[in-house]
Amino acid sequence: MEGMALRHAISSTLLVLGEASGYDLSKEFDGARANFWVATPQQLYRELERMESDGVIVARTVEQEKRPNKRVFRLTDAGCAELAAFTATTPRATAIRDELMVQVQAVEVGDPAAVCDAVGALRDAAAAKLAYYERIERTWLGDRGRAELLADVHLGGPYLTLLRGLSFERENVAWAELALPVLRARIA
Amino acid sequence: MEGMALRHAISSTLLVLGEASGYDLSKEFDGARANFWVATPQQLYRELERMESDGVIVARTVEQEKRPNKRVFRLTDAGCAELAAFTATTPRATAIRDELMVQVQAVEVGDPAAVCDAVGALRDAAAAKLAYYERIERTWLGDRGRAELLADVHLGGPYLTLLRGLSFERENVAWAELALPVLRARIA
DNA sequence: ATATTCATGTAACAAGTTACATGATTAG
DNA sequence: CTAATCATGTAACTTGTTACATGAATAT
Repeated sequence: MEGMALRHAISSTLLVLGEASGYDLSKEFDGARANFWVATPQQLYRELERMESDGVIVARTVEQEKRPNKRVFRLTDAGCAELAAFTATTPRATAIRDELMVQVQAVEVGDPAAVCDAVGALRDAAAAKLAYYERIERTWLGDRGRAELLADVHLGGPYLTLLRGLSFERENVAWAELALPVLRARIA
Repeated sequence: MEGMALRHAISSTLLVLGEASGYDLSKEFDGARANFWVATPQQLYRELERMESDGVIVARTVEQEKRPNKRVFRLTDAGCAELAAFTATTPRATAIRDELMVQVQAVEVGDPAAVCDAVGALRDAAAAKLAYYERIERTWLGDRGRAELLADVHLGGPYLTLLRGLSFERENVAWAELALPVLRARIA
């Protein structure tokens, strides 16, 4: 039962969404949207096959007229039990691998203008994600307060992860705003 | 020249440290210390071999009396040029994969007490890293101000990455403090 | 006594990336 | 008319993880 992390990430997403196609999931796990897990469509289709043959998810084919047919998946009871068991295991520490920071660290011998551009791109991407998360938050909150949403049986957990995404992206924007003038001063 | 990210991460570390052994680097890239890149000793020894045979680093054997001999590496001019060229490329977006968040998302069907323990462990690990980064910051700052250190030709870049690590770990601690009471309330 | 630190590796395996392939529909 | 979206895959390749192996010196 070791090292099936992508699987559990898919399960936890299906738990919240109820049903989703491979394509839907590839959007959820895309870098531009994903809050705590990214995966390529290829990884997802491969894993979904395995999960289906292991009986942790089941597929239902949705016939569409103007769009290609799609297979939507949902968690089975066995899949839900597997996910529940996973919450009781010790999670692996997150492995950070940030190419932009490698560039910032090496800016002394490198190209400050290019690093500036990359930091600007990070700021823009982070700001866009932030706006996206804030829209979700407003939808979930409705007219409730933060404490009430956190206490909600279904959305409390997802809201905690959303709050993490929110503060992470805010931090990204703030760091980029700090770094940009420092790096600009290095452009010869 | 695609996908040699670990290599550039090693190069940028050697740029700051000057010289380091595989063992030294395995400490720098360990999850408990690493600011923006983690790698196992096995990855490092494998990559260091390749880097040496490609001439981007050179080794020097340091004979020790009470300790096993070690081979310390430093960047060559070719290695420095390669690193400089890397700073001008578009960095890949960081891939987030956080098992703890998967557990938090699934807490509704899972084990809230176990998830609480895991969040507590995150808080402790983040607090320890924060203290470690703050020690480094004090050392680098000396009696200078933040702006002066950022303007330092050699340490300005590394200080920017350190500041990012600092705010990231502060954010981790703050999120954990917010999440803990919410999750505790779920323990039946 | 026992565990941790120092110091370096090999081998097998699991996970993630990139390139390619198909083909209709709709938005600009 | 061109690009993006919807929708799913195969194949080859590169990275990253885990288990194992060695062996002396300190710290508890």
